[in-house]
Amino acid sequence: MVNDKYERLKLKNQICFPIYLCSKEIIRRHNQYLAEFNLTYTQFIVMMYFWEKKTSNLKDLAKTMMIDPSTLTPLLKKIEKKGYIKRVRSKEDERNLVITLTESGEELRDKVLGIPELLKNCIDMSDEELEQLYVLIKKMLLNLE
Amino acid sequence: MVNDKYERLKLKNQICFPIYLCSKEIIRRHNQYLAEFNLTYTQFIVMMYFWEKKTSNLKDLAKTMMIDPSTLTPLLKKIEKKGYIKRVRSKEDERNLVITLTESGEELRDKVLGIPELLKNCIDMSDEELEQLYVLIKKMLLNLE
DNA sequence: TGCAAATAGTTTGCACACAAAATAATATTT
DNA sequence: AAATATTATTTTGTGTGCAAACTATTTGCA
Repeated sequence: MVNDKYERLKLKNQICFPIYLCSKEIIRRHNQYLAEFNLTYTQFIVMMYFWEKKTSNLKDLAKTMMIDPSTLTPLLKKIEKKGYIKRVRSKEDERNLVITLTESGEELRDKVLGIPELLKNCIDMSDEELEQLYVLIKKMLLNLE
Repeated sequence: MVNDKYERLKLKNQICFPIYLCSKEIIRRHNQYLAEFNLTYTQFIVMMYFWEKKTSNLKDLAKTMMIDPSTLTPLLKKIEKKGYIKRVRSKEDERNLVITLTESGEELRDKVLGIPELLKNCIDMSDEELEQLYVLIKKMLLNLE
């Protein structure tokens, strides 16, 4: 039944479905490994951003990370409560929220250093395969946004 | 600074991050297209399952779709409320929840027939690229579970 | 037979995720 | 300068998503 008009609606023909599943598994695995540090996957990647950037504002963070500001507001408050960042309104323009990495946040970096390695071991694919996948996913992402 | 000990923690070196973003965009796009049918992406893929299977139980559905039963319980109730499925306890073994596609659920299939096409146009990649991506993502998924 | 173990679903609690509306501050227009 | 528009963030509402605890039913074995 190759010419079944419903062919395209079948799960096995969906490219989106396994990507969605893969993402969920990635998050689940990360959350398992991050539990001992009292972090979630989303909090973890936001911390990655600040480990590289030290200081930013919500708008830039939201844009770079492609996370909705309304998702970030409560998430950043949680991270702040843990002491890893500071949230302060900008003096020049009080609409802007300036977010800064704290000493404690800096220190966290060393503690979670091994996480990407752990995930890489789970994924268990060659560097070449990962590179191919990276290129293709990036292309799809670029087209989707 | 290639030998920076933090190299692996950088966002640009994460394979997981773009997959997570891609999945979110896929869901967001689907939700846009599905809004007029009063469906969400998760509800949509669950319906795909029933369009192929007609009848199943929660356990098999959860396993095939890799969605937690505790996520499915309220989700199925919502779909039932829309009239697309029926939820009934099995007579033989009352622990089992038998879920069946309704007439109305069957009819929905024709209405959303165009959705995968819409997504494919967004994604805008060659069949060869999609096939490569499919193989790689499936491999990663297999290793992750 | 009778009760512990296993099984299938549901509930609870917490954490995203985003659209839409609301709020607050700044910039622009008249 | 006041009214209006724009910008940045927050709040609200709804919908996943999963771990852990709970409930009900059935199975298995002593």
